[in-house]
Formats: sequence, C-alpha cells, structure tokens
Amino acid sequence: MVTTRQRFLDGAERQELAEAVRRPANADLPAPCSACTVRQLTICGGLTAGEMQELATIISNVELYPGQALFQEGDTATNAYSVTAGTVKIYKLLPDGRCQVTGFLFPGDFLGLANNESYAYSAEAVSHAVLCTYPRRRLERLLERFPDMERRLLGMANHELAVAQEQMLLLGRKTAKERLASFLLTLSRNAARRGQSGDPVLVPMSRSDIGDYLGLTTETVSRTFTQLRKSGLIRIESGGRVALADKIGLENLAEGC
Amino acid sequence: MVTTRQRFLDGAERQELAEAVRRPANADLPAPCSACTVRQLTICGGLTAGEMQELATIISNVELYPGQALFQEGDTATNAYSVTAGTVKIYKLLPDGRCQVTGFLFPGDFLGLANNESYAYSAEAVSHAVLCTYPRRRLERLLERFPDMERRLLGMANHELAVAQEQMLLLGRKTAKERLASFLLTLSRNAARRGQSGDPVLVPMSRSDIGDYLGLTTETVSRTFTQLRKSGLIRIESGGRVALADKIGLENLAEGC
DNA sequence: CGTGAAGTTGAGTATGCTCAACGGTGGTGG
DNA sequence: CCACCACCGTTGAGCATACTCAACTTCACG
Repeated sequence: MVTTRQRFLDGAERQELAEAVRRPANADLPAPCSACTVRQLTICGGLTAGEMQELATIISNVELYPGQALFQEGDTATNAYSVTAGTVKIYKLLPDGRCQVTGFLFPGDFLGLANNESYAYSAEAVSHAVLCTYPRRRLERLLERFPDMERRLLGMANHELAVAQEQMLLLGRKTAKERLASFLLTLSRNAARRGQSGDPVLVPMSRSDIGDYLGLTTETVSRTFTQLRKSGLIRIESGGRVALADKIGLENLAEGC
Repeated sequence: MVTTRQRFLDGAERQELAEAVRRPANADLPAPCSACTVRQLTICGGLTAGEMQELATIISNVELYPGQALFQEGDTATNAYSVTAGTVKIYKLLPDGRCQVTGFLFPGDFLGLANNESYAYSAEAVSHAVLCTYPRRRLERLLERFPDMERRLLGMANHELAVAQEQMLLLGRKTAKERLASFLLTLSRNAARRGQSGDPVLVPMSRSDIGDYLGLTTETVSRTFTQLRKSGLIRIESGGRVALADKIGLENLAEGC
C-alpha cells in the first residue's frame, strides 16, 4: 500500500510545511508550539500558557513524505498524533487487499487515541506532512490533570462520530455522482474552516485514494469527475484544484435532490 | 418512517423490560439505579455510591413501543439517553426517503450527546424499549465534577468510532454475503458481551432495517439470508433467532477470505 | 525526449436494484 | 372460533449502475 507517488507542493503548502518543520524535533527547549498556526484547531486550543509549556515537554515532531506510513492497523498504539501540515489518510484493509479510507486528516486533526492497546487502522501521508507526536501514556497522564483538554478531546470525538455517520449515509445510500459532489463540498468546507481557499479547492489525493474513500473504483471516480465537469458543476484547474462552478447544484446533487 | 410494527417479546426480553420499568419515572426517591442490570456497561459504571445518588436525581425513564420515535434529526438536543432494555436504531435520511441506519443500540449503549445544539440523527425503537433520560445541560454540569464519568464517555466515543470505521469498510468494500455474515457475527458478539445467547442469536430487527443498516435492499437481504442458509453457514430458527451453524465459515466470509 | 505512474475513456459484465407476484403469520373483527 | 387482512418475508425476471479488463493519453521528472 505504500506508493512512492511524489506530488509537488504548491506555494501555500510549502509555506505551511516550512513553518511546521521550523520547530525542532525532540526539543528540550520550551514550547515551539507558540508559533503553531493550527493550535486553536486541535487539542492544544484553550490551554493556559503553563499547561502548554508542560504539554510541549512531551511533544516531538515527525515528517512524512507522500506514501510514507505512520503506523499500521494492529501496531501497538504507543503514540497519538496531530497533523500540523499536509494531508494524511487513515484506512482499513481486507486480507485480499480491498481498501477503505475512513478519513483524510488535515492540519488540526487528531489521530491515534485507540482505547485498546493497538491501532484500529493504518495511517499514511498523502502529501508531504508534519505531525506532532504525543507519547500515549504520558498524554493520558496529562489528560487526568487537564480536564479541559479531555473535554476538548471528547468534543472532537463526538464531531468525528457525526462525520463518520454522514460518511455511512454516503457509502450506503448515495450514487457515484452524489458521493463525489458530497466529497468536494466537504473538502471545500474543511479548507475554508482552516482559512484556506474553499472555492478553487485543492484536492491533494489521487483518484485511487478518492475511490477508496468513496467506495468506488478509480475508473468510476474519473468518469464521474468528467460527468460533473461536462454538466458544468465543476471546473478542473491546474495543480489538482477544482472550482465549484455551480455550488448550489452541487449541494442539491450531494443531498440527492 | 414511524412504522406501527409490533413484535412480541420473548421471555428474556420481557423480564429485562419488567425490571427496567419497575423503576419509577420522575423519581424524587433515591437511586432505583441500584437495581439496574446494565449499569456496569454504560456511563454509570465505576461511579461511587454518592455520585450514583446524585446522578439518579437527574434521571427519568422513558418507554418506547416498536416503531416509536425518540427524537428526529435536527431536533434540539435537550436530552441524552442510555438504553436499559430493548433495541433502538439510529438513522439518517436523505430528502427523498433513502435511509441509512448508522447503528443499532442495545442495553448499556449511550446516545444523544451531540456537540451542536441539535441531534445529528434520528432515533426510534426497534423492539419495545426502555431508556434512561439525562437532561443534557445537567449531565454536562455533572460531567465537569465527575472526571471519571467523562473519561468513560470518551472511551465509549472512541469505541463507537472504531465500530463506525469497521462499518465504513463494510459499506464501501464488502459484498452482500460478506455484509450479512459480518452483521450476524457482530450481533452475536454483542449479545454475548451482554450475557445473552450468542449462538442462537436474536435478530430483533426487520429485513428492511437490516437492509438500511447494511446498505442493501430488503430483497437482497432476504436472498442473502437464503444463500447463507443453503450453504450451511446459518440456520433460521423460530422467533427471529439465527444459529451460526458454521462460525468459522462465517468469520472467513466476513473477512473476505 | 524517454519513462513510468496517474488519469481517462471504451466495451463488456456482474452484482445488486426495481418491479412484481406470492406465501406466511399474527391480529382483528365478524 | 374462524376468516380475513395487512404486513413482513421470499422468490422471480429484467434492468441499471458501477466494476473489470484493456488501451490510450497526459503529466511530472530525469
């Protein structure tokens, strides 16, 4: 499953990445988190300066290249992570190789807090990515003392649960066109929420990844992109960007109207 | 979507229900929770006697008949619930009526903790059911003081997330036979976990509910039941019970081997 | 330019859906 | 008490959406 696909980063991505890796890994120094641009989006948001300081002592950074694995389903869950730059996919495999991507993660997203001893899914970089690493045991001990952080984590888990249910509706009951329309709109809204361009929206993942996320094949994804383009709902731009030419039409399509 | 289907309860279900409704609704009296048989499975587990006492003051009970709605997607989320008897389904609808059941809930399961102001899904009784009602605001205030309960809730949310990802794999990548085999095995494991019979496993929901859960039509569910029966993997017994005649075979099928 | 991977398009197929008829079962009312 | 009725479940025939297999194009990069 590890592809060696390399995708060039665009300007915004490169800058985001540069800012993220500027923070030294294994820092013995106080919080580089103060420079973190996605802090408000993730578990660190709402912590006091002192709490941040303490959290920073257990954090280290990890950098991943496209196609590089972070961990595999079944690995001992020693770390939790939050994405600070790039895109990561989490997925589950069947023994014969069928793959279901259960989520794409963007800066601010959190992953890896399994409640058993091992991860329930695999994680791999889609584009060049940087993550904060939290040793799980130490994070759990910290959570016992920072109830606000635990509350925030519960809120994030509840949000992810709602997203997962929406995705089940998509996988169980929507047509290929509806799935792709829903996907592009979600991608757009997520980008906007992170302060990036929502309309020409960046689609950093391959057709194959999109297919594995939407329960379709690459061929069907490609054909469906063409259909949406020909019916004037989207425009395919350069650099993996997609313009939502008829947003209302897309929204109606996504909801099955 | 509210059907008036009535399904007779079997002996075990009737007893479970009788125990559950024995507790008075709107009790001003101290905890009837002490008699609760599913306490250890739900958020109440691990609370001290004093905490239980306090929790009991905000709890009331609600009884639902088959097909009766608990709440609808979009309703103001005033209450959270835990199931104490019977089976409840939660589902999402598309405007044209397409339905995706995102989960079946059994005694011990918790629902309704949305992080927005409204529910993200609808909930309806499958069989005659009883639930504990927690006014959401008061529960949240209690959670701030009972960190263990909040931690338990986080654990339950993480577990549900793992279950949701497994269901996405099913919906996105499994065939009809694999879906039904997975469903029956999960149902069986859940029943066993609650101390009920796992092998002739009770299937309290209709073919239509199963279809809406597995992303199939009733006809396909019915045909697939027949296929599994004819290939000797299951036996259909009376009273909505299914015997897992060849458990190993079912497990292999469910995993796509 | 040459190369390899990603993406697109085409033709044929299969899995599961639609529409329809039929059978069984429990509840109700004559 | 029995007959009828509604609903659930089952089965069949035909169809459609998305899949498989394959060829071809585009693009990034050396």
